Amino acid sequence: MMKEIPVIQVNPPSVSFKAYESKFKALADVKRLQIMYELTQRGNTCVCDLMEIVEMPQSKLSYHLKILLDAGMITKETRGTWSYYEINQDEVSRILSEQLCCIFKPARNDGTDCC
Amino acid sequence: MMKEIPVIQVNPPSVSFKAYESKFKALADVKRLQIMYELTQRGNTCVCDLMEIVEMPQSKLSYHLKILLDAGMITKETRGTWSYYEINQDEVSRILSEQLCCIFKPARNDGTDCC
DNA sequence: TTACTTCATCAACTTTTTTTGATGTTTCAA
DNA sequence: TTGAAACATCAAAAAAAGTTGATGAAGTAA
Repeated sequence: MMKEIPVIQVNPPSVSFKAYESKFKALADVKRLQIMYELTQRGNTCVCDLMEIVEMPQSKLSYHLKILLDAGMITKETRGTWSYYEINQDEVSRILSEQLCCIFKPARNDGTDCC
Repeated sequence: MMKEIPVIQVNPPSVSFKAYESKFKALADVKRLQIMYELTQRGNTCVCDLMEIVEMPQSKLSYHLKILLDAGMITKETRGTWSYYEINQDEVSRILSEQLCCIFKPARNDGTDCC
């Protein structure tokens, strides 16, 4: 059997995949996807509320929030002793398909789903 | 300081995040992103050629190809003793943004980039 | 048949990620 | 002040993922 030898000469990728690796790593965990989903549904949420919602011990939740924060998938705002986290809609849209974005997109006021 | 207590009652997500976890895991590695990129540029490519392109020992490459295959990001076709792998464009489009899809989209015939 | 090529898989090992409970920091209220 | 609440961070342990070299299966060609 003969083998077709490829003759194409490709250029190195113009983007660094390293940056995407950390973003996909952040998304590569059901717990973190759930956190993102809940933040989307509830909007600005503090850690203590999130703890009850996702049923996670505080230090564990903090660990996962940091990973999402460092990857730029969520944002953080401190008010007093409380930390409020929120979805970074822009970043999510930059990475994920419309269809998937939809899962991490705030519900409409009229209660209908966005897709 | 008073704390705002959330009163929203959310429904459980209608999608299982488990399936997305494995897809994002597959994408969460520079080596695998490079493999996907090369497969996009070259189209159908056999393992022995890919080995040279990505400069990886055979067993290591096989390991990473399997992860991408299991996640549905690429497809496989066996001809004789050769295995040819290809990007699964549909799945990539289903997951990634237009902008990112672009990186994993075959170049146009006229040589211009797609974005 | 025999020898060779391609590629998948395996087991042992290394590295990275995640979990856990404890401790530290900051803020606020009594 | 003192005490308590919210949260980040740490170090040790556990779990998961990746690497390596060897072996095995399946096809091909002599």
